[in-house]
Amino acid sequence: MPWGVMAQDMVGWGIMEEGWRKGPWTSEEDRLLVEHVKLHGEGKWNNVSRLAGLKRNGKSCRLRWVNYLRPDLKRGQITPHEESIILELHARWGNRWSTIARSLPGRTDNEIKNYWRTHFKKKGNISSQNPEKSRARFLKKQQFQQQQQQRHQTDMKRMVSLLDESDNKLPSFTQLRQEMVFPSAPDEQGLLYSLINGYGGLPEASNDVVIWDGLWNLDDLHGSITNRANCQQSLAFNFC
DNA sequence: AAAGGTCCCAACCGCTAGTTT
DNA sequence: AAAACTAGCGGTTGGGACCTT
Repeated sequence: MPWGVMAQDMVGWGIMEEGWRKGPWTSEEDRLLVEHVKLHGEGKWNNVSRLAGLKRNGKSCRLRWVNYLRPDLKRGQITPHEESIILELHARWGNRWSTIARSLPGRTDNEIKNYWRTHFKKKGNISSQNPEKSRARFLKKQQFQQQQQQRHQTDMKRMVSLLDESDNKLPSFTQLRQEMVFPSAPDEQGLLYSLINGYGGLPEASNDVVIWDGLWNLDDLHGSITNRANCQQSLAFNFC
């Protein structure tokens, strides 16, 4: 879609500053960014505007990718077990959100930071103050997040099909992306990833048990995945 | 019913460290 | 060696949705 047409779509809320757009991303922008990363990989974010035709600065593109579009993101609520991990790691490292995030696969530093601020920053934990209220909120949130997750999957599905229609040049990356978004039958690697990301359709409690009772040696895992981009390109389920 | 408060999340900003030229 | 560029981090803000009074 030509920029002019795209810009028309954004009339009313898009803010242009020194030629850069700000504010919420549109699905079209998302598509362009995903396509760009598919073709060029992560990095060189300042080139995105030029190469992908996005009126976003590099920082904005990177952030959008890292926090929202990356295929390996886990969505949905923070599980109690993740919460305890966050508490533990925060006690150890303080506000080093990215460090904490590295120990929670599929979670972003931004997500953890937001979660912490919402739930723990204030004196006392809200959820311990009024269990009834807290539960109602939790259920509502869960419902909301399920909708969000469905919407995200639908969006990604659409993007995947759009991208795949346009070329079949990078089958391995395409397969990877599809597998990440829609984990397939529980073959060894797919199941592993499904378990990690909670997309496998297992009940949440099971996820927790499987994932955390064996509490993976996350440092080792992290150490082995030193370059996510390379990882993706080489069909990462071998864990590089 | 509506006004004000709270929660939550996405996105931006400023700064710094690392890398390249 | 130093300037310019790039990527990443943590703090902060804006705004929609929901809740309470």
